[in-house]
Amino acid sequence: MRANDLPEVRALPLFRSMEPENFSELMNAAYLQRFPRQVDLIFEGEPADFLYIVVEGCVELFSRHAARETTLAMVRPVRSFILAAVIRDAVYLMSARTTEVSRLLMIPSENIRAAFEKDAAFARAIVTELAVGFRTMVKEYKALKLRSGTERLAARLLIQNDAQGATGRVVLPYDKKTLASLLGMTPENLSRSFAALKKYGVGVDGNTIDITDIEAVKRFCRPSVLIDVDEDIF
Amino acid sequence: MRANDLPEVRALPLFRSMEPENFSELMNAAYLQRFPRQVDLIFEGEPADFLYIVVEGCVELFSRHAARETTLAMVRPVRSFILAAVIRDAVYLMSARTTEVSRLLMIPSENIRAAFEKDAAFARAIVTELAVGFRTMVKEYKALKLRSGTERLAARLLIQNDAQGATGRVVLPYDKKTLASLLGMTPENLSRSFAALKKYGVGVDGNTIDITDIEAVKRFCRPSVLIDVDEDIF
DNA sequence: AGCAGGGCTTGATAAAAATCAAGAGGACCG
DNA sequence: CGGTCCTCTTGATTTTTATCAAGCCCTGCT
Repeated sequence: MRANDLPEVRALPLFRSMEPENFSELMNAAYLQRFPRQVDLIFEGEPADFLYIVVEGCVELFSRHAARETTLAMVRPVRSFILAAVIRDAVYLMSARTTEVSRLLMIPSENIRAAFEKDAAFARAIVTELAVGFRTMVKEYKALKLRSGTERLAARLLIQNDAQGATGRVVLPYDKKTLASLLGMTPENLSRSFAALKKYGVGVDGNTIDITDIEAVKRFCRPSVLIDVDEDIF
Repeated sequence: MRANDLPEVRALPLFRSMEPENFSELMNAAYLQRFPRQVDLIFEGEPADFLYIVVEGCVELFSRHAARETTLAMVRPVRSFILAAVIRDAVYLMSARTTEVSRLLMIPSENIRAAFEKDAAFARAIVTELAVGFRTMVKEYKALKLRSGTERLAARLLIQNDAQGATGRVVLPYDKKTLASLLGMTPENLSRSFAALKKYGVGVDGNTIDITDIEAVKRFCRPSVLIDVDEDIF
């Protein structure tokens, strides 16, 4: 199953400025595939054969080590993942699995690297994507080293609030177990962190969170453009 | 003070494949400067005006947030740092200071970006550098989320051992306070972690560490090519 | 309806890490 | 030489986080 006409993919910062014929060529080599939920897509340690793009659904990037597991990122449409491994022609550092029924575009690594050599605009876009990805990772790393678990939760709620229209009401985009792993804590401690934020005006009802006193939450976690990831890459 | 003839800089992966005239142009715009130890070079949040290259000495990259501070990386000759900020024309996400008397090459950001547009080989090298930097950050992030403090110390000792000739004797390249911050722990806990590694055959005498039973240490921290950084960059 | 399982919360306890405090040993300096 | 500062270590204590255990509630299924 192939797909030439995916305007959302063409509109991605990564592909937006490519020469039309180069883009077509890439798409002709690509596979558009449907996956059920909870399907393992890649395992860390395997060679990077494809660049993936989430066209529909949701993908969880995670890693395991010595009986421990942690979620590294959630990828939603329309975004690519594991570009760095493809560029380096190296093994994946993260595993990936779908968390919902998903449609994924898979572009063979060799074609990405060939297009990179041929198309200067594409090369520029890749540089931007990698630089943004690097800076995003630095921010996550800083957050983990400089903030407590509860502070990380508070900061993420503020980011989500802005992303969802700054209404003071946030709907969590995935279940709390995943959120806990993403924040680097256990589900039990996520519950306790929510409880601890009650005194700053944070109310929880299932997966909808109400923040009545934004300023109090800000005073608690000190949001910063140097740590908090700007949701929208470019 | 300018410097055209720095063979070590020319030999860097970043500049190695550049057209000679483009490299000369870059170097003509660059400043080679000496700094005493403990000099603040850049502050996170400032616009990225220069790409830095450590020609001699040592630079600590660190970050502060709400009365907390953490070391993010130590940069030794001959390596560049904060490339991503320069490429993005964004603010620095890390602060930097010298930890020894150092000689640094400072290349104005505009010149880097101009050379990137003009020189395809340079563009390729930048892509590689960013991809490697990204993957290194991912590894550090995974280590922090998946390993305990003592395990991170053990893994780092094994890496250092390999880097220093696999003799079983490691000399710490910076003081323990810095090492602790790099590992994401307090100096007190670093001491206790060293004490905890004694039962795996790790002896400490000042800043020289002797590992008598490499296998025991490996069994304890489970080194992995998917976590342990091979090259310290950025 | 009745039951099983999963997601989430809460409490009790244990482990890990940070903080506070004190002191040993070295380097540097007047 | 004595004093001071700094690094590092060790002990005691507190805080933070993880683990273990139990129970609630909702969903899905038979």
